[in-house]
Amino acid sequence: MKIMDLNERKRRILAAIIETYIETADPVGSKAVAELSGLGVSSATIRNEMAELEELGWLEQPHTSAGRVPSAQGYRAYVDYLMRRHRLTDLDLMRTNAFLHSRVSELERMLDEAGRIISELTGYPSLTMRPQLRGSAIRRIDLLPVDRHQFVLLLVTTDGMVKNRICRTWAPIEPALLQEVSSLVDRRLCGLPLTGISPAVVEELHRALDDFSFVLEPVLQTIREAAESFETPEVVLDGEQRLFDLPEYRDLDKTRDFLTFLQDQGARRQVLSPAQGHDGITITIGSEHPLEELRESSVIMGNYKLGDRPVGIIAVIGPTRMHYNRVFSQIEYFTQGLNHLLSQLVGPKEE
Amino acid sequence: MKIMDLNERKRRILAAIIETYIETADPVGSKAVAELSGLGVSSATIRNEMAELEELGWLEQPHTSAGRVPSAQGYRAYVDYLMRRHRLTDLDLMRTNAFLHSRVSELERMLDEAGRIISELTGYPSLTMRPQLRGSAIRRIDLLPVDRHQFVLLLVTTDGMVKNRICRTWAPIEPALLQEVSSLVDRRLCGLPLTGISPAVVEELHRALDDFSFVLEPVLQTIREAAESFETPEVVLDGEQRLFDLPEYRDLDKTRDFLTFLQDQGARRQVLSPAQGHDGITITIGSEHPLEELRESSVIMGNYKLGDRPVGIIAVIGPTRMHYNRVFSQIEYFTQGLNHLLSQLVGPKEE
DNA sequence: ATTTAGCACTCATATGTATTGAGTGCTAAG
DNA sequence: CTTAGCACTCAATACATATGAGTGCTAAAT
Repeated sequence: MKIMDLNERKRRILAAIIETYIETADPVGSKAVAELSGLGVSSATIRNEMAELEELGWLEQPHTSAGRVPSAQGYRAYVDYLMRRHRLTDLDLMRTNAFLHSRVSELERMLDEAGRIISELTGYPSLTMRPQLRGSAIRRIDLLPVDRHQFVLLLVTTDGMVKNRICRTWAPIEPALLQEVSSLVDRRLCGLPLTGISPAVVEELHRALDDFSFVLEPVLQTIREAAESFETPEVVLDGEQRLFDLPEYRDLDKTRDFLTFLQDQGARRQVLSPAQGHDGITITIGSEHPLEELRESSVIMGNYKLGDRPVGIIAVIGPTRMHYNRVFSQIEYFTQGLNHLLSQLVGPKEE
Repeated sequence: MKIMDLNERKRRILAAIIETYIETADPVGSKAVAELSGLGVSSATIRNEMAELEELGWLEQPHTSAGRVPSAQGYRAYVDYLMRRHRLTDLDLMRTNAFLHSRVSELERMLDEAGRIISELTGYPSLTMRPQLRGSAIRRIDLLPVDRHQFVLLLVTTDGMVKNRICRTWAPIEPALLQEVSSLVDRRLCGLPLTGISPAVVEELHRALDDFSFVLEPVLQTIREAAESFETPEVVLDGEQRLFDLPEYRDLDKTRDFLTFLQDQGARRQVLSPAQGHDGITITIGSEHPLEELRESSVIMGNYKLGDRPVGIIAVIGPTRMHYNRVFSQIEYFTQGLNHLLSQLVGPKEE
C-alpha cells in the first residue's frame, strides 16, 4: 500500500499523529488528533480512520487501551512525503554561522567542534567521520634532522593532508647526509599512491640508499600508518549524554549496552555506512539499518566534501521518534556551509 | 581522633566493613562482620564496637535499621593505613605488558589507548591528560613549500614535540625565496620560549622579512596555538558507560548531570588538578576534592613522566566506594611501565 | 453511506495498605 | 567484658484497589 493511495484525510491524520508523537513521546489518542488536526470531525470518526491506518501498517498500538504510535513504515512515509520543511531558528543560524566563521585552522579540531555543535543544536548525540581519502598519493616527503639519532618525517599527500612523526634511528646519521637521503626518498616516492608502494620500489630504495637504508624502515612505517588512517578514518562520538534526556533511553541497561556498542570504531563506521558514497542527506529509520543494534534508532547523516568529492560524514543518532524535519534542516544547512568553507580551504588548485 | 589510637579490634572491624562494602555496595551489618572478620566474637560485641566507630566518625548509618557504611574519613583511614596491597591478576599484567610492547608510535594515540586500557582493567571511567610542557622553547622551525600559495609550517620544540600546519598566503612566493625566509625565521626564533615571543622580536622579523612579511602571520599564529595546547593540554575521557554498572549511578538524572559535567575540558582539568606537581599516586575521596561536583566521587590519579619530570596524568574516577587497593596497584604498575617506555622514547639527550 | 454520541471494556499507572526481614540498641545474665 | 534475648525501626516488597485515558462497537442522526 503506497502512502499516496490513502485519501487526504488519512494522510493528514497520520501526519498529525506522527508530529504529535515526536513532540510528546506519548501514544496519541483519537481525541487529541480530532483537536489538533483541524479536520473538524469527531474523535469517533478519527477512531475509525486510525483503526484502518493501523490495519494497513502505518500505525501501531502499544496495548489495547493506549493511543497509536507510528510504525517504521509510518515514519518512512512521513520522511519521504508528509513532512514539511522546518524553519531553522535564529539560534541555529547564529551558532552555525559563528562556527563557520571561527576559522579553526586544524581540520581535525574543526570537525570535532562541528560534531559538538551539531549535537548541541539537535539535542542528539553526533557521529563525525574524519575525511576518508581513498587513493591519495604522496606529494612530498621530507626528512628533517633533529639530532644525529632523530629526524622528523614529514609527509604531504596530494589532498593536502600532512602527517609528521619523530623517527629514531639506531645508527647516527649526519644532518647533511640525511638531507641527501631525504631528497632521494622524495624523488623515488613522490607521486606514488600511499597504498601501492611495491616491494620492487622498496627493494630499489634499499639499494640506492646503501649504508643508510636503516632510515627507510620508519619512513615506510609512517606511510603505511598514514594510508591506514586515511582509508579507515576515525569516527568521533559527541554528546552521548543527551540520550538521557529522551524517554526512550530511561532503561539504564539497554542504554548502557547501546553506548558500549557505540564505543567501538568499527561499529561507528558501520553506523555511518548507509551514507557512504551517497550525496546529500541520508536517513535510516529503525530496522531499515543493516545493524541489528539500531533496530530502535534512527540516523540522519550528511556528507561533507573536500574539493568536490564527498569525503566525510556528519550524523546524528537518536530514537526512531526523532525530530526528522528539524534535524534534516539543521544538518543540511550545516554541511552546506561546511562544504563551502572546505572548498575555500582546499582552494582552487594552481599547477 | 587518629586511626591508630583505636584498638586493633576496632581497626580490623573497620577494615572488614570497608572491604565488604566495597565489594557488595550494601550496608554491612554486625552479623556479617562477625562472620567475615574472623575475630571470633559475637555479633552483639561487634554491634557495640560499630556504635562506637560511628560515634567517632569512621562509619555512617543510612537509616536506623540498616547496616553501616564507611564515612569519607573512614575511607581515608583505609587508604592511608588499613588497606593491604592488591595482587594484580594475570590479566592485568598481560594487558598492561601487551600495551607497553605494542609500540604505538604516535604519543597522542598511545595515551588514548592507555586511557582505554586503564578503564577496561579497572572497570571505571578514565581521564587521561596529554603532556603538559610548560616552558618549552623552539628548537627549530621550517617552512616547506607546497605550491606558491601554500607551505607547511613545521615546529619542533625542545621537548621533541612536533606541530605542523598547512598555511596559505594571500600573495605568491617562490619556493627558493621561501627557503630563505624559512632559515631567517628559524635563526631568529630558535631558542625562544613558545610563550615569550616579544613584540620587539616580531617587529624586528617584520623588518628583516621586508616584502615577505606576509608569511609571518600564520607562523606566529601556529606558535601561539602550539603554546596554548602545551600549556593547557587536553584531557581525554574514556569508558564513561562503565558508570552504569555501579549501583551508585542508577539515578539517571544525577548521572546525566555528572556526565555532562565531565564533557567540559575545563572541568576535566580541574578534576585532575590535585595531582598536578604531585609525584606518584594521588587519591581524593569525596568532598576532599575542591570540586563540589565530586562530592560523592573518588579519583585515583597517577603521573607519567617524559624524561624525568611529570608531564601528564592518568586517572580513574568512580564512586567513593571504589576498589582503592586494586585500582591503586593497577595505576601504579601501569604508569611505572609507561614511564619506562617514555624515557626510552624521549631518549638520552645527546648534545 | 458517513458521521457521531453513548457505553461497556481494557489495561497501564498511581495510590494505599499490609507484610516482611535485616539490622539495631538495650538489658540482664554469664 | 561478652553475649543471648528481645522489642523496636524502617526500607523494601508485595498486594489490592482505584483511576482514567483510550478503545471498539452499536445504534441513531445526518
